[in-house]
Amino acid sequence: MPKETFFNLPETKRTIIETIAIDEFAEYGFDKASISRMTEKCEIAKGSFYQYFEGKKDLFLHLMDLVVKEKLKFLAPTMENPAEHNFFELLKDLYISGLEFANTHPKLVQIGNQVLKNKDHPVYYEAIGSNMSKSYKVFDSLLKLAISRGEVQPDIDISFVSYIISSMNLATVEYYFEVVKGDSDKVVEWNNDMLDTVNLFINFIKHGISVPIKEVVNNDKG
Amino acid sequence: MPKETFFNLPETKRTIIETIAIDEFAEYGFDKASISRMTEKCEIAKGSFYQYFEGKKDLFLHLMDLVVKEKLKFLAPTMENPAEHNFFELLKDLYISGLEFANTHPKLVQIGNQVLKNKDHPVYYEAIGSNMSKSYKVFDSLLKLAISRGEVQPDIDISFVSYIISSMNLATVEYYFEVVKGDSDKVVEWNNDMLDTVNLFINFIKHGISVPIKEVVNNDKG
DNA sequence: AAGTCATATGACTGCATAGTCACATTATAC
DNA sequence: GTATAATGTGACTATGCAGTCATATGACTT
Repeated sequence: MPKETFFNLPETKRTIIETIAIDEFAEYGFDKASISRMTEKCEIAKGSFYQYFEGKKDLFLHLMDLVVKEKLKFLAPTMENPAEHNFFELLKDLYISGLEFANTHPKLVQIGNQVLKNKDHPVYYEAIGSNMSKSYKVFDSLLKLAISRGEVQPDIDISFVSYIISSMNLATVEYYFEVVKGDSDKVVEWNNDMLDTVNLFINFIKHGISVPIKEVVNNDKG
Repeated sequence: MPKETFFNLPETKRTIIETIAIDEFAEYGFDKASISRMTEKCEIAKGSFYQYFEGKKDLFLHLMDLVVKEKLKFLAPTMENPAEHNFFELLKDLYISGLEFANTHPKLVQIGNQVLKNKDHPVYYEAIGSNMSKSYKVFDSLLKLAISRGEVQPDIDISFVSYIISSMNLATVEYYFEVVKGDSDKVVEWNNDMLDTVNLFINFIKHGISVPIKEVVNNDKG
């Protein structure tokens, strides 16, 4: 946790520090990010930094808090009453909000993924433990509900599907930015390409890719 | 590329260096891995290292070569005549060999994934460019074949499915080690849990999770 | 044995960083 | 206006690293 001094700062100064820190971590990654370079960019003294934070990790975890808070803003409307909608509609909304979040805050996503993807890194468990984690548990109950409604096959392995669905959320974002959009830096508005991407994933999750074996079809004209 | 001097080394010494380097990268990651520490562990002089390699990146890319070579050994039997088998059987074999590889060479997989997962890292493109890359292109033609055989739905987005199938290969390995096996360090023989894991993924890819909408079924007793 | 080439060595230079601390500056209280 | 607390400062220390180079050692040749 940042020290009290940091939270006593005028909001503008705090925001400058956070913004520059986000840039630094996005550009260099956690390991190569440098406190010295950051304080120079911020035009604050090295010593001041240590008045605000315990060290690099402390700062980074604070940024992760921001990521989660911001992400929740995007997620909130979707998750307000999850039981009211069809499971796949809910999933679609979820992926859409993930994509919208990534589109408006690409750097936050970038530093978030640094952690999310690097289970071997020492910071991983601290970041996950204090923040994210167990997002897959939400899916557990949603899946059970969906099964009882006849929307999802009853014989699936629920924890496996929860896992898949979580990881597909990231995959959607990645696929859009790397394949569809092409990872250029220009920011674009929400568009149909994004919706198409989400639909690709949802359809895949729904139906897979094999040709269904038809049940005994009795077509009188046959 | 390592210098000639390195390849002139007696094989035992070369292997020691490679093994210790793999340990170093697996433990600390690329950024934090230290040449000084490695040379100490190897009991070779710092100067000697620079007789063998241009620097850290050179060494790392050499290790990536080893990863790819070793992985190909596991893949080769499966890919010998890919057109002879049903698409999903081939895919299953592919995932199985991926899992077998990860099981016998966990550290190689670890350092391989460091790169594969970090598209932002400066080393990424060099490692990909010289080595892996375009594995998804193999799937393109296989998928077309599978469609023509009526094994796969004809209206899929081929490049999308190639992408998914590639990323599911990694996901299978991750799921097995993190969820099924529990990521303990003990090495185990090939077992049924691994096969079950692969089957979970293959079934998911085949059928998705939604309850199929039945075609007009005319069951006389209905 | 002398000469030549390949390899080994580790002290040394130079650089970037983390983190500290005695002191300066500003805000707040009385 | 003076005292006290909070915050700002940047030179300084200590650490660790990459990469070099003059020199030593060994191996092979004639």
